[in-house]
Amino acid sequence: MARVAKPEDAAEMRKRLLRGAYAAIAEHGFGAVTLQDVADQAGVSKALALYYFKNKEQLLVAVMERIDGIIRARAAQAISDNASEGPRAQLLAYLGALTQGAQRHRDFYLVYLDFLSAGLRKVDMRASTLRFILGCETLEEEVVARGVAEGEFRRDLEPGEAAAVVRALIDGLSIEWLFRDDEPFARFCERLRRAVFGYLGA
Amino acid sequence: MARVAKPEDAAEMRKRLLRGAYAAIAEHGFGAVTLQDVADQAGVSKALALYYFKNKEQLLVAVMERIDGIIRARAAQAISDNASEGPRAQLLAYLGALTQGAQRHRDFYLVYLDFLSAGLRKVDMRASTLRFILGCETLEEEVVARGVAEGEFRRDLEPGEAAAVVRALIDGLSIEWLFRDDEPFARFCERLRRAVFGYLGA
DNA sequence: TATGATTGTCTGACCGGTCAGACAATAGTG
DNA sequence: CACTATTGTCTGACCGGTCAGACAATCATA
Repeated sequence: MARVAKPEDAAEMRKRLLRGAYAAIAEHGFGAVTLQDVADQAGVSKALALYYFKNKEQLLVAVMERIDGIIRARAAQAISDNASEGPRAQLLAYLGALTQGAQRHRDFYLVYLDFLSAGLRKVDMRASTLRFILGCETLEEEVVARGVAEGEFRRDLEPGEAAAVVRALIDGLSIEWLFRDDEPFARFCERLRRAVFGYLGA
Repeated sequence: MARVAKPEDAAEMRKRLLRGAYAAIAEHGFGAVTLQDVADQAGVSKALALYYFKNKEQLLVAVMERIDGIIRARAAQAISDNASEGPRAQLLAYLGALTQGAQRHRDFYLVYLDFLSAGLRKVDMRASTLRFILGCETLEEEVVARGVAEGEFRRDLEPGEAAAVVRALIDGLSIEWLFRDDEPFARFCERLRRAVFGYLGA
């Protein structure tokens, strides 16, 4: 690989490697991904990945942390942007933020699924995966609590528990969708909305 | 490893290897499991695994197929056993059959999660994983349809869609539970039941 | 002894990680 | 400005180790 004309700074290179790793994981899976795959995706030598990251595991952890940062910030933004529109609109915007685009959503869940599996076995992975899950639930709880308080959702809901259910619906239906090649992305989004609002009794 | 006193017949040995593979996957993860792990768990030499299965991948596929066979049969049994008790009891028994015992359920979802991931990438895995998912949904649809027809569940539910939601709840909440070391298994089961029946409006 | 089951051993492929050094940019010096 | 030293970035070659699978020898039984 020819050296890039203008050397990018360190932060830029790290990002490029993380994006490469993300793509490589989506393609080969967490367990099967190799440093060479990452390097190829990033258009860079394998040794460089280890120049920027202590080892393979640290690189992969950093991928999850990056995903977490990006997605959760976007989701939180969607919620606060719609604060004046009421909890129903907030939840809708939140779901929209999480399911942004067919290809993106597909890749995300391919990678996320692997991180779930890895987080249950490798201690280092656990922390960052858990942070994403709990972070999302916190956001969901906030909206659900408001919806319940304002009488837009079922009164008998306990916000913490309901948030976990919303999370389960998102994860569960996303996984199922990954297996349905035939179903258009838009229809999946509809089903997800119906399931969530159906559960919340909205 | 000492040879077993009485040589078991082929079917028995296959089962033993499959059980070993199941345990090994639960421990190390699908991507990281080695033939040696499987052999160790089965108390047998590595070469024997390749004597009974064409290669590693075939062995792993067979694991998923075995799981599918066992679990789905048990779930179907639970449903038919409670046919006279009505759809609510059937669904309860079905959920009970799927979540049978903390350790078993935990191991199952550890393995299942990996098969989901593998099924999305390897063609050979896809078929057997998909069979399990769709098979479960068929069972769920049957019960939901009856519940809707008899007015025990919400009238506006479309059974096929609702079955997918029930499946999503089981998967999603199970995954979350795996991450909560503190939550007792019984409480998870309660939450699952509340979520499912809450959604169905029962 | 003949046959199928089981094992130990070997090998080629691959992977993570190291390392010496190449190259470009920058800083310092006269 | 011209020249050199220094630093940070990046690579190809390589090493130790692991794994899937092949294979021939051994064992148990009929």
